[in-house]
Amino acid sequence: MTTNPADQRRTLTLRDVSEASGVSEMTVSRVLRNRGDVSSATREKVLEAARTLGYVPNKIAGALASQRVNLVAVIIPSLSNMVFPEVLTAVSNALEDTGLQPVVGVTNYLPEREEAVLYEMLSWRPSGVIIAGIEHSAATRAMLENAGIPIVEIMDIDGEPVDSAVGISHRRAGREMGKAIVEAGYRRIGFMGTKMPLDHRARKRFEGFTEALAKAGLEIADTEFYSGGSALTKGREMTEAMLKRTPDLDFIYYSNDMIGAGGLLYCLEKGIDVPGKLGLAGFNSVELLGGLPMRLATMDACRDEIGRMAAEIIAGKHDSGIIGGERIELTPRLEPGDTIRKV
Amino acid sequence: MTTNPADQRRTLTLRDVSEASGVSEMTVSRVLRNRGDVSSATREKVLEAARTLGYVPNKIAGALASQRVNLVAVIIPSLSNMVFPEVLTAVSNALEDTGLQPVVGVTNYLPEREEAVLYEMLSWRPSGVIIAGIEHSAATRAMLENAGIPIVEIMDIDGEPVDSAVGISHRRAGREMGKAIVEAGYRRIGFMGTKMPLDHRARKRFEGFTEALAKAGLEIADTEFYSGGSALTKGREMTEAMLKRTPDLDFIYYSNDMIGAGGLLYCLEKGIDVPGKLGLAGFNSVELLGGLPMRLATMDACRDEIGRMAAEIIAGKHDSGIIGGERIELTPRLEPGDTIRKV
DNA sequence: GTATGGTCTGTTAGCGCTATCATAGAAAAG
DNA sequence: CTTTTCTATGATAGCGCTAACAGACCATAC
Repeated sequence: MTTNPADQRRTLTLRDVSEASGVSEMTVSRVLRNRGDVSSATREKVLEAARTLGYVPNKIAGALASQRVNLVAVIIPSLSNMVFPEVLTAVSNALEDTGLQPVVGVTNYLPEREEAVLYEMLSWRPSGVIIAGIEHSAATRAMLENAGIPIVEIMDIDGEPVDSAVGISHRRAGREMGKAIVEAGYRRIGFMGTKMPLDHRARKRFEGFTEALAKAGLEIADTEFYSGGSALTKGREMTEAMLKRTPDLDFIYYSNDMIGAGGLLYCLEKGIDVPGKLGLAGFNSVELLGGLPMRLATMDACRDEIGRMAAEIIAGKHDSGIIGGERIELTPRLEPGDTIRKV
Repeated sequence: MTTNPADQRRTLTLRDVSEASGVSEMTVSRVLRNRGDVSSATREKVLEAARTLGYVPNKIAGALASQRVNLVAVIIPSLSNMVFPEVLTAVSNALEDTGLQPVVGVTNYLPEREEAVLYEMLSWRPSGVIIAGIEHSAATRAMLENAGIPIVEIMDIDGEPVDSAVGISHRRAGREMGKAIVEAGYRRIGFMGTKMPLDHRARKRFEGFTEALAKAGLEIADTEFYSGGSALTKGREMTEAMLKRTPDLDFIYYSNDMIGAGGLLYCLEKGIDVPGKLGLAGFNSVELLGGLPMRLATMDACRDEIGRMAAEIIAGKHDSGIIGGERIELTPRLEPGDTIRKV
């Protein structure tokens, strides 16, 4: 605790800087915000005073007075699934020189948490909201609609956005993966993923997948759902269990790459012939996959682009003042990797 | 864009609720904050009005008036290394029912970004700061010292904290791992990690490690440093390169579990005898390791406890108003796993 | 000389809320 | 029936800043 001897009791205000530099508060304010004309002599004097005092502006007061807040609320379900930190990073980078600042809220996939987090964030009057998913409680939706600021719903576009939306169709992603698997000649296909009542995107992929199989006259041969725990470990354990239970499976579709990687590692370890005897596919194209001995088939969720475009919509609107819904559907690329037979 | 027909232009204020419910603004304020005595009849009336209007309080105005802000600044270097999201989650959970709310800032390991992020956050007058690391620029340190709020430096306690600190000694962690490796009989030992000018904790582990080897009369046989890219892939590639360059290595110490896991997967794939011919160890005890075919030796960085205790210090101080430095050193456990010979 | 415009600085009035004090009325105490 | 105490509400003043306007001063133009 090396506290300065000239320690101030109160925190400093503009008035302190104003007195120290001999100009009005207004002029100090102008200097510190780089707004309006100030002679370079005064500017120097003020900056010098602010620096030596260690003045830190009070944005609370500033925001109240100017009715402008440089914050963007970003609401995501979790930080444990790397997808979300990645989107967040993309948002952060895209916001970099807009003067806007992301503020994160985490819902743990719970609608009631989402409601609470959104309420809390809106009470800080942000310039925009970026929120994961397109399914919300009535109250959440109402808040979004009445907020009077740009809203961007991200990740998913299967639904009716409140305002703008940037994402992919998870139903279609599931469908396309299903189609690719069937075309590669697999017939006894299992599915493995998170418990889905709350993870709508996983659910939609599952639905799309089921649909694609149905179109080929197939049914899913086995399914298993988990919640909690390390996805990699779960993938390993559940793959073992499912293969014991349904030994004639020739494909497993995982709802995310982490459990997929666990399954893949298990298969390699057991010497199972992948993709000959058993094909595997995941979802999300996590960076991690590059380090595995064999590349898992997957589909990119475009999280980088999603984050960037969402930020741009907010930032653009922020500048122009337009509030109108844009709806951007990105197309995920299928990355066949090495775990699905070439046709 | 389903906007209500009774769409309001302005955002609502206390006055609107006050008029709708026929009581003064003050009473509305009391109801919404649950403070002071209000008859249950008025309370209901007010809540009803607030609900139907869709009123969201303006915390900016509230904070300015009350001089209280329920935010805690949490400043971390990165979101890509899962350690930080994990600490963040722990902080978040511990803050849950304190009425405090974490706000995250990311520095990308850059001192100048740290300075900017801290300045930005302090300008919102948070109730406390949790900041990763104990090494800061002079300006950052000065801001922390003069902020007049509780500061907790986390992760690392090798140094002089500004106020409170919760963490482990990375120097000691490196030393202990070095000792364990030497005791297990390994002699030709390599090190692999991130480029360290900015990652002080990795540097300290390296220093402690070197020290421990020196005490046994050993020198590090080979080192390699990386920056950027997927750690798992890097671990694989760099391990291959290092083993080619220095084929007689009998141990590799990785500065984190991710590159360690990459190295381990490479070794298993190549059929290298682990831990007989080559021992491996990482750092951090990431959850992911549980899903690997073989458990990598590692050391827990106590990130859960760190997050929790940091939050408790802030929350406790927050309540009591005490500002005094606590210094909590946690002791990481060595988890030998399967990649280091049993003595 | 006055008019015209530019540059720089200051004054005034809030932003939307809460702390604080004041007060009306009801309940309890004498 | 008064006095005291409590409960429930309202009036007032500001939190620290910025928007908007108002000058003062200087230069240039006519």
